[in-house]
Amino acid sequence: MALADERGLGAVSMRSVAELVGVTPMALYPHVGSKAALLDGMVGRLLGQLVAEPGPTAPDPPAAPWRERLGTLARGVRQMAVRHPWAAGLLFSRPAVASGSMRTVDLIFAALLEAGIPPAEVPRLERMVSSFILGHVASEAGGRFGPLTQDLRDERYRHRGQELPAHARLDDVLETTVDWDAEFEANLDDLALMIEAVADRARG
Amino acid sequence: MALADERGLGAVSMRSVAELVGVTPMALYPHVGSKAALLDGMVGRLLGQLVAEPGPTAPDPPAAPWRERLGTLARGVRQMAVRHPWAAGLLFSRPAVASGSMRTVDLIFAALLEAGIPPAEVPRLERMVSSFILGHVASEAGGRFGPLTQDLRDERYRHRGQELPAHARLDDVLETTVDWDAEFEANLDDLALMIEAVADRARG
DNA sequence: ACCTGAACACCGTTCAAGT
DNA sequence: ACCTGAACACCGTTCAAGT
Repeated sequence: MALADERGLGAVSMRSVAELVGVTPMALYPHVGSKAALLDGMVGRLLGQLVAEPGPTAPDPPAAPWRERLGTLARGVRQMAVRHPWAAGLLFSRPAVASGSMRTVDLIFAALLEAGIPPAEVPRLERMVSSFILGHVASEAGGRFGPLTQDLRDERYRHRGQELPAHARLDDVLETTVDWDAEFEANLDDLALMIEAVADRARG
Repeated sequence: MALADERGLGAVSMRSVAELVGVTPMALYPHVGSKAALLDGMVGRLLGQLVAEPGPTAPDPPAAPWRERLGTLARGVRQMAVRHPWAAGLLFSRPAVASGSMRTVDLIFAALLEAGIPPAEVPRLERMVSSFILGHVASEAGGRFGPLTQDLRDERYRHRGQELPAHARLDDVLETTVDWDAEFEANLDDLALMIEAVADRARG
């Protein structure tokens, strides 16, 4: 994990890890099984830290309102991706039902139940909420949300009229710089809005 | 792309591509620049197909209601990930403002404007909507949504009481099998619900 | 029980040389 | 202008051998 944090996931090889540990590459195999298992273990450890208490992102007391608890968890995931950008992409290939993820899933389940989502809809909404959080966080960590280079800005401006009609209607708005912390908070607000709307629909 | 579809992204190497083309690996470099540029080109081509007309996922006429157009686009992205699972993960590391993505972004912009989202909030909501769609689609393609092996089912059942209290309240619901097509449609419905709620809030 | 060394079948990319 | 061949510095993993 130190290797991935400092030099990127590409710098993590059985050979580099072995050197760091002071051992021959093949000595790792009885311990970690394979490189895939090593990466799996890294993600698992991170997920464990996420819901561990005490820790950098200790969960709110269970008594806190569901909106608060969901926010704290989401911020924890985002912080994890900031500190360990290599992890964001790996999370999509790790079953959400795996050991390390179950606690996280349970926290979202509890929040949704408290919000008034009918049990039958809770698993689907958990997947929806977690997909959004991971999608946002992977977009930030992976670079999907930026940067807008001058070349791309020029290209956008050229095609504004015909091929990008909606862009043309947003000319000034698209020039403002984005506060990503504020955007994440606003998204969490709207996610809560959706959860409430789904709960209302269920109440009839 | 044929190589990635048939044997996975791992089978795509400069050497394997060169062999397929009937040329030496080094002969590719003047044409594609580097392997990173090759992967970038693959994603760009896919995004181009997504909004091309005519094509496998031709967009609705601009006259169709925004909810319809958003659904068609989202289904197109999902279908793309089904046909080309290797692409899902790559999309997070490709700037959403890159050439190939701009048309897709514009379609979402237009839908949100028509839904009544105030211009100042449209870019943020576009990122939110696309993050959810990509997050969902990458979860399906990457394997995050399954499978629940017997081992994991057992472990979940063991920890049900204390560590996973919300799981315990969902015992029966968690045993039902999921229709992923229906789930995606339900998620799109709830996404539209959120968009309407945000528009309503803006209307005061 | 745990580790080493050599080997196999791969990578992306450079460089100089060919036609 | 376009391609080849050899080489460099890497990979994950196997196998047999050591202590």
